[in-house]
Amino acid sequence: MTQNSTATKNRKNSRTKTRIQRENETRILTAALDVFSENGFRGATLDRIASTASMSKPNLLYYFKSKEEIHVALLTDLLDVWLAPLREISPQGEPADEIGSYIRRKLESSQQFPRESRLFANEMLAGAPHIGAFLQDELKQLVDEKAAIFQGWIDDQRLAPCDPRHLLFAIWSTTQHYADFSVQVRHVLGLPPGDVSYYDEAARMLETLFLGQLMLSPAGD
Amino acid sequence: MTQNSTATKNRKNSRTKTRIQRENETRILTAALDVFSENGFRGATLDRIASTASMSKPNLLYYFKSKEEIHVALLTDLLDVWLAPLREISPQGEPADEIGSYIRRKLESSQQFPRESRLFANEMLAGAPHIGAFLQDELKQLVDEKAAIFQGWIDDQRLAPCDPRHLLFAIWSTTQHYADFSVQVRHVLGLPPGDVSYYDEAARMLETLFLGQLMLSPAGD
DNA sequence: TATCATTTTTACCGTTTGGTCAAATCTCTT
DNA sequence: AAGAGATTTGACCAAACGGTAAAAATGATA
Repeated sequence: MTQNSTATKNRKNSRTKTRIQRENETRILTAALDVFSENGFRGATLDRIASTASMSKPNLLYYFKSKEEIHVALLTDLLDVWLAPLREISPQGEPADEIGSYIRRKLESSQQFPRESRLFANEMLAGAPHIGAFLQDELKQLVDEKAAIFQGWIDDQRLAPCDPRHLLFAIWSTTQHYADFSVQVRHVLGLPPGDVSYYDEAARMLETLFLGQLMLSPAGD
Repeated sequence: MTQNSTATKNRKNSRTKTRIQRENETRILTAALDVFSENGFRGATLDRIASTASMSKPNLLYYFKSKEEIHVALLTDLLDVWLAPLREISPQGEPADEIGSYIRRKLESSQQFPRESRLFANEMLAGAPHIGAFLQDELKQLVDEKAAIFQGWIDDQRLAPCDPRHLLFAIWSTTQHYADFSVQVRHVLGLPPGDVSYYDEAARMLETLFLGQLMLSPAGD
């Protein structure tokens, strides 16, 4: 047998990936995102993921060793997406600009990645069994950092006195709500299943809420 | 056989319930709430519910015909709890009072019934397969009604111009977040598992957000 | 205490689940 | 076209799943 040019043969655990490998892995992850985000980890089945991916179950397990491995792969990708908008908040800008654009980024993220948002929500509801460490470490650290920025603005009287972490919670919940509870939003607004036209109005609402003033004094301004 | 005093013998489908019957039904529903609210409908199993209720599976199925029947029973109870705070909003009061106390009621409901909140959230994430009709009918109607009240306040310039339905979404999401994402909240705040001491600060935050003014003008007031 | 309805248990059933294995097929390179 | 590695398939497995049937145990009542 002639020596292969690279150290190891082109195995799956090697760095180089086949065209088919890349294609099928993304097909599987896409299908798994659909299934996990709707039913959670325990509610999802490999059969369902396989059939959604138009693939036999053993074939699916050729690319991922277990159900858990698929889930971990999805969560890992997810966390980057989740953190990205938060990272961009800068102490240099005006509070209204920084918070305003953070809200816009989060809302855009909800619109663009609703299944990822629901995957995250499912993980939370289940008690974060797979990403508890991430929440305690990376997320907490980043939140502490950004909360300090908010606190600086509060000290400078450019932001109302409030707990910065809870301000972040409010931003997370309101923006993610449009992805996680989209069924409810659509039903209440009387929109058909695929319709996501409510995002414009949502953006206006959140701008009024976070940047403007919701309550008007009864005596007029 | 002597005629029984009441029309039918004291069967399960009769109106009168045994002591044991009442006890066991509540035991089952309590256990089921724990399991369904963590794992959703598909992720929950009868075995798990039965063992949580310290009861054999066939015994459990003696009281509820199927997994679905338990779920329906829970959802039915839930919807009353969910709607109650909304019903109380009155067109007579001041906007700040009405909205303020609505937020307080919702937040209290989150604190008091976190599992119910998560049950609801799980149902939403799954696409509301069991309560879609409720959302379209009862909820939509009630929201339309309350949105009209808000719109009246906006017309009177007592409330900033905004879409009343989206204002409700914002209230729902921020208040329910503390129940649904309590794991994340606790991890970020560095609190131990059972601790729910963050509700006080949450109430203050939401008051500032919805009733006060978050952004302060740089030039001073 | 005898009686009868209610409650609980034991032993199941068919299906679905996550996962394995070896054989068969395909794809790429030479 | 042939060989080697990559991919796919079908047959299978043990455990968990939702649910059933009938017998055994318990409880209430007369």
